[in-house]
Amino acid sequence: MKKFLKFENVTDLDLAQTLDCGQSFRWVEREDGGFDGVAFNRSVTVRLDGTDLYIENADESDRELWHSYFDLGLDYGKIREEISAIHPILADAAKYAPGIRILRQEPYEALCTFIISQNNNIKRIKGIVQRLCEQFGDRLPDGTYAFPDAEKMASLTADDLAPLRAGFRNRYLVDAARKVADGDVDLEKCRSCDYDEARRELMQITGVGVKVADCALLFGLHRIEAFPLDVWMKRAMATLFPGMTPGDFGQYAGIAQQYIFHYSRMNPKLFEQT
DNA sequence: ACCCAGGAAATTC
DNA sequence: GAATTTCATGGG
Repeated sequence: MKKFLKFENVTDLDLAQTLDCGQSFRWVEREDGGFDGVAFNRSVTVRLDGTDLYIENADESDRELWHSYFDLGLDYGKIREEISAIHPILADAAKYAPGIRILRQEPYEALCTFIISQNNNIKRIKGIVQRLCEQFGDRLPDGTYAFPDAEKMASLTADDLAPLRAGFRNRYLVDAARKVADGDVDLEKCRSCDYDEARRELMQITGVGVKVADCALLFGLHRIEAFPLDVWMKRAMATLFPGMTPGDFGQYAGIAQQYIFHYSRMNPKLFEQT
């Protein structure tokens, strides 16, 4: 008898759009359309059947956890309508992938994965993250691996991380782990404190600049006003939204950002000079 | 061989 | 201070 959680009347969610759009790096699509992944030291399979969302192998006591993870308390349809008024191309981008949601990932995992993301590509990021979990994360009953916590990684050296083949990012990961484990960087404080202060807090870590800080804030601490500017977004801003700044996208800028990022990545022809 | 990838640190000008 | 180079690794 397999246990599962069921959420009914789930709208504005597409698993592929949400789990494979570059905000999370640990979900793998199955042949049957579900996704296998690990979060919060729990290994689950996620499946969407119409508007019924199933979290397989999850306990009933974790209902609130997964409800939060998929951000089911937020009305994305309403938000999409609201931000679509800001700019017609943003409306196109939102309509292009209306099933994107901003996950509430674990803060430390988001921080680490976006440290790894710098000057890197999504495919290779996934490989490095997978090796990080297999090498240093706790083995779960089904043979998958949890994301290693800061205390565990703080006990390592950059050389210990060599098998990840993450190159120069190894020492950044160690610095992040040590500062989080020692309390020099307070991730939980960054949920609620002033945005610029949160940025400064994270940027104490070597290897964390404005962009990585913004990604950790958006994807790990659910600061949906964050608007990370990577190479894709800089191109998109210059080409599709000339003259506009992140501040022009309002309180849901982070959601707008993700629509634009995905839209741009799926339509690279938009940026080919003719 | 060269260029790029969800950047940031180190160095140079 | 602002602009450029370097940093590992892998794919195209």
